[in-house]
Amino acid sequence: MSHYTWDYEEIIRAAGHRVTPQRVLILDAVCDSGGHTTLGDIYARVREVDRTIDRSTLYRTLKLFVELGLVVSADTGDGETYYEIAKSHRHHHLVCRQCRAEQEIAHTLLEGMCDHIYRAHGFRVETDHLVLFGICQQCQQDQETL
Amino acid sequence: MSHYTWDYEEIIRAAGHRVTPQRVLILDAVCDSGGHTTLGDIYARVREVDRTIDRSTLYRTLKLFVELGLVVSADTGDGETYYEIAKSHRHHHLVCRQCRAEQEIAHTLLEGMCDHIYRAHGFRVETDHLVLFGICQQCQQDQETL
DNA sequence: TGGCTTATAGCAAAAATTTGCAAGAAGGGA
DNA sequence: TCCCTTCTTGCAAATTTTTGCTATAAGCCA
Repeated sequence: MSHYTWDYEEIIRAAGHRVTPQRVLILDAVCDSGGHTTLGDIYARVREVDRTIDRSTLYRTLKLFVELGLVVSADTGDGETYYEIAKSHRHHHLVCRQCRAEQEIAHTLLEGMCDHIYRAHGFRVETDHLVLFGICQQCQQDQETL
Repeated sequence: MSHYTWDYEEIIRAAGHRVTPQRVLILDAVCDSGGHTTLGDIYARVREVDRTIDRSTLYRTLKLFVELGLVVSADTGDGETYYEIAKSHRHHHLVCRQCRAEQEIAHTLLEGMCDHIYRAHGFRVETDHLVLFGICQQCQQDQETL
């Protein structure tokens, strides 16, 4: 999915921020890389187009995009933070503690929990990109056969 | 709750690590501060007792404790990472995007979700300290009355 | 208890991330 | 279209976090 299909400019402006070439470029880069990307990767892509862009700009912009919900960030536990374009369908990730494998899961699986929390605490959960840790099916089986 | 009540030494050793005075000191510090603490706070506490302890040791130790499950860490979105002693009851946090208020919720509320995920993907979720973002009851009401 | 093996601590240097600031540019209004 | 306000940028410097290295000490075994 390309960000050209949604009005990200409007989202940026509505929040009182300006649409600058640097911001467009960075959003492009996150988009083009598809799936999870790291800051270093985004930086490399951006620099290919504009050599003058500074790392601080990248840090600030990424932070802004996450705040605005344009980009989703997640720390999968290996020290690096991953970034990903927010897709229209909310999704989450499972990360295996053993083999580090990742898989995407539908938001549907979390809806029941959100309801429970709302009923119990009146709190409206809006987390749209969760990373859950645990043990994947494969690793469980491997363990049993030991 | 004090860590004296559980055999943290055994946990450290069982994982093939050594129990050093620095590690005990750091675990003490996390424990004593009760609730969420920051790295800076832990450092200050530790330094009161042992002036020679280095920041790198603190970083490495905290990382180790999180891996071992002795300490639980969470990034509540304001840039700082919080640390907390892993309690016997699994619990999670709700953080309001608007007013930044935090509240603790029982693990029970997540059990249904864990089941769903297990049935759908065979993945056993083990995350024992989740931070969920959203809007708290108070802020929702404030918004309505605007 | 004494000796041996090897994980760990502290130091220093490197790498990553954040921040202050002045010049430049986005967007609104005349 | 031009001007004005103020958000943004790139730079440099500060701050935070990680890493490589060597001496030290934890824990095992005789």
